[in-house]
Amino acid sequence: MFDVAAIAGVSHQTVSRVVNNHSSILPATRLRVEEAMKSVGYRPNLAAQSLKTSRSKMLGILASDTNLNGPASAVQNMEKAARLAGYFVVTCAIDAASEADVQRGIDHLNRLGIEGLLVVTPDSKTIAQVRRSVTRIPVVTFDSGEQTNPLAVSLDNFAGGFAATQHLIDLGHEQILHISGPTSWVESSARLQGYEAAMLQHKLTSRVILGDWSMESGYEIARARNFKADGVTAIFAASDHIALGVLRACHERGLSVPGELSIVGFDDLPESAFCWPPLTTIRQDFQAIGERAIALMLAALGASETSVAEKLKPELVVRESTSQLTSF
Amino acid sequence: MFDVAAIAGVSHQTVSRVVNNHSSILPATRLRVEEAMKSVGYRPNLAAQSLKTSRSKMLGILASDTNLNGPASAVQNMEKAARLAGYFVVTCAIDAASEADVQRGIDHLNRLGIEGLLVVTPDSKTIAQVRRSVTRIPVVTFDSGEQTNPLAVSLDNFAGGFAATQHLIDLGHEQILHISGPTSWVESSARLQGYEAAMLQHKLTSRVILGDWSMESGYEIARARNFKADGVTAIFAASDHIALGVLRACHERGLSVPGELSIVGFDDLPESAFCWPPLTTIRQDFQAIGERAIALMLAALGASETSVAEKLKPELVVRESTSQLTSF
DNA sequence: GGTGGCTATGTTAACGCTAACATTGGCTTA
DNA sequence: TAAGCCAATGTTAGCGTTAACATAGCCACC
Repeated sequence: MFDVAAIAGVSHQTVSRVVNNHSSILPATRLRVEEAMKSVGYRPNLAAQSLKTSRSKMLGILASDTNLNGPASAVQNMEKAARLAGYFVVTCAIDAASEADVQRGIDHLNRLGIEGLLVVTPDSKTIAQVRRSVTRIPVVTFDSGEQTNPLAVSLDNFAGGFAATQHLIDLGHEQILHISGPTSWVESSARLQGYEAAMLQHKLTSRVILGDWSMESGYEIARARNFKADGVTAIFAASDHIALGVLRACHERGLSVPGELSIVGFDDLPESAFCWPPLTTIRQDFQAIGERAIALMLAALGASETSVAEKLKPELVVRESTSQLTSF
Repeated sequence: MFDVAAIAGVSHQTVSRVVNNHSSILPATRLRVEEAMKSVGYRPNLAAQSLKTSRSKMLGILASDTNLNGPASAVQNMEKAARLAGYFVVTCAIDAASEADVQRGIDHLNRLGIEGLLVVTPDSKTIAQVRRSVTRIPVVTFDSGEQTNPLAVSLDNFAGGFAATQHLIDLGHEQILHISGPTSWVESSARLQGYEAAMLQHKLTSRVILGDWSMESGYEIARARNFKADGVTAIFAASDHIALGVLRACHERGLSVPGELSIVGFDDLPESAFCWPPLTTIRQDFQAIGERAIALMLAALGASETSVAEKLKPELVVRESTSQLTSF
């Protein structure tokens, strides 16, 4: 920095002012300084800036299940959006099931002096834990239920569950089974509530089995049950993975999809369009989700205007795993 | 820090020595200092440490396709391994196809003062570009061909391609088609070479179609061709995604898998075990890959012993999409 | 024409930490 | 017993930056 100052024939403070876009710099001076910076390849030292301003320009992401498509996409898009705003993102993978692991992650990120924390996990216990133990800095989470916290990206999983169920009802199905996710996940209960609301509206009886998001779980449930005997003609699975597991069990038993059983998933995994039959599902816009999360964070940091917080609506994608109920 | 020193009745430098595990500290003093630290919740300021030592304790990851299972798993495991070694990881998602985007990513990470860079992309052009423009710090990449760089994690894609092909040959197949990935990817050409070597060893003729990793590509290729008419009885796809696309096309055309066509993929996506029929594939150990990458990095940074660099062997996972050739 | 105020820049002192050197005191050794 | 040494701790300075204050020069206005 002093080198740059010497070359440009100014004081180091003037260089600093140019770097930070101060207003009271003569255009000619600014130009001279900028050229000097270029000529020596000057880059401001972030550590020194952090030390002096006590603003690290870093955001932490605490994320579980980052190898899955959903979280991975969300994180990726957050990082891009943050970078655009001049922030750095440090991701920390955690096992949401382990409270100790979550705490270790928080400690790790705290050591860095992050200015804000984004929590990418749908596990409501983890979210509560983080909100309890991180109070010094803004925390942005995801929320599928009622908007309880202004710093939560609202995903309308209720609407998604409703739309999926409505789609099946529109096709004439009445015996619709819902395979839900684990109860501690906010996504899970919102989707379930959407399902129940749609069923209730049409005076149909809800039938729910508890799953755990995984393909294994869908597979095991579908193997253990005889949908035909039960009269079930359609399934709304809380995740594409569950649906894929069900689909495999159907193949094994020779149950025709959608002929004898219609299936709707949730997530729109890339693979869901290419399984057989291609899966009708609910798509979430992860780019919008990531951008929204960062926008909320920037607003909380005072770096930008507060944005409106309408819920992000997922979208029904109709493929071939669902069809009109024919066999009355 | 001065607060801690005052409480413990020592100088700040002694506190610093305790933090950095210096040898010449009396156990009693160390204990007193540690208690003082605990009592005020002292955390060393990373920015100040970085500034003074000019070591940021940060590693950068430049990664493409981070929403896919493979890269996402690798990154996740790298992060965990790095954290264990006391390093922070800043991930930066890039579009490997765009040279400008890659450069922007490098610049972004450079501003942070990272001590080392890990490149998670299989695109050889990108790897070359990064190696060219980052010379100040160690760069760890992935390498599937001959080990040209000691700072590359070697994945034996050749062995994987060979094993996949050998498996089909063992089942009696002779007309084996390989659908490859794009040529600029190192993975792609190594898998292809493995295939060709196995074919050559059994005096069989190689038949290769160029794909692009995606499900779409596998689907389109399988739709455009008539495998039965061509006499093709088995396909080795360079990725599970390609295989999934082929599988869907087979379902559409009523081509029985594995009855009329055996299919082997590569990657062992979580979904591959649950498609129908479950896909025979080649599995890579992403945890080992991530740990290996960090081990190499730490060795390069002088933070640990240099580790041996044997290639990581992928593993054949036999499922139901392949079977003995029956119809002679 | 002097006073006031503004604009553009310079000077100084920290931010929290650690390397290098300085100091202290107890112990060995001739 | 004095010289020397080592082990444990203290003191000082500076890493690169920015906030706060200081200065210098210019213009306007009564």
